Amino acid sequence: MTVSERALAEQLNRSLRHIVLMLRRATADQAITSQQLSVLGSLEHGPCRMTELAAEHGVRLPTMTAQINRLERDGLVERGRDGSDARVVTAALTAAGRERLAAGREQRIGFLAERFAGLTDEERAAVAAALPALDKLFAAP
Amino acid sequence: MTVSERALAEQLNRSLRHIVLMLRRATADQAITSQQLSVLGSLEHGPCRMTELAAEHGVRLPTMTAQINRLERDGLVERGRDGSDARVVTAALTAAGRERLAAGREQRIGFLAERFAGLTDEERAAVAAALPALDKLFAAP
DNA sequence: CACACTAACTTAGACTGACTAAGTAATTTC
DNA sequence: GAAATTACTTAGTCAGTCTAAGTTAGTGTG
Repeated sequence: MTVSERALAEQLNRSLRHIVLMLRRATADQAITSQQLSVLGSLEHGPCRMTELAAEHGVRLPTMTAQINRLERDGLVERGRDGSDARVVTAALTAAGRERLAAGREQRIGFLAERFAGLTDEERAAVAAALPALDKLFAAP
Repeated sequence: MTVSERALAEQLNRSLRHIVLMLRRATADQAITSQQLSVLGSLEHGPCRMTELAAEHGVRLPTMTAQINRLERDGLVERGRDGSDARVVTAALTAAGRERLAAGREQRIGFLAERFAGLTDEERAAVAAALPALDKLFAAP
């Protein structure tokens, strides 16, 4: 039914506003922004080219250049070169970056886990049951 | 169990990244930013003071001043005065603002409804069943 | 091989959205 | 009526986003 899809979309839209608001509040006191944390996360399993990073985060290349500039300035990543193509620039985590990633992730997961602690078993089960559908709903085309 | 809260938090954290990414992509081509849309939404049922608006959107007063400045510049809201207290400034939708709000909301809801159309009945039911829990999870303290 | 084209980045400039600190004007309190 | 508080604005900073334009490196074609 189109009707129920629409009603569901309206409800989810309302919920999303609360989610965004709360996440903003939760990350306001972090040492790192959520974008930065997200980029560090992409580097967890090894260096990555600028183009790939930009695509992965849905931003243009100049945006990623600026982002990596800030992270490099703060000593969290290092730029490198790709041997096979001299145009390519890669970014890699430094030791400090790896630490910051772990700390930021811990804080974020901890925040969510704490909130989950305030839910009943049934509510947690409902969220767990909906996650695959949510992933599908927001999966890349 | 703390364990399952944590696992759930980790999964939700991953899902949230997709959600944020997709919403950014979905709103990139809008005539209005999602913050602006959100503020216009607060004015739907009548004028509102700056302080209230700021609190409702979880930002400081100067941020809301700047936001309302932009909306006023674009002809979407008008500043007004509150009779009972000469310090108070209110913001109200203009006709253009009301139109823009309707259009933006329609586009956003439409986008979500379209995505929901790609889900099975079971998946939609799972999302619907999880919404109350998600609202509780992200409700203001 | 040289020339044109494309690809990968960076730089420059502009804008939104967030903050703090400081200023102004009106109201409340003592 | 003077001091404190409240409601906003202004000024200045910064992250993060974009487009347009510049640079350097690889690709392909006559």
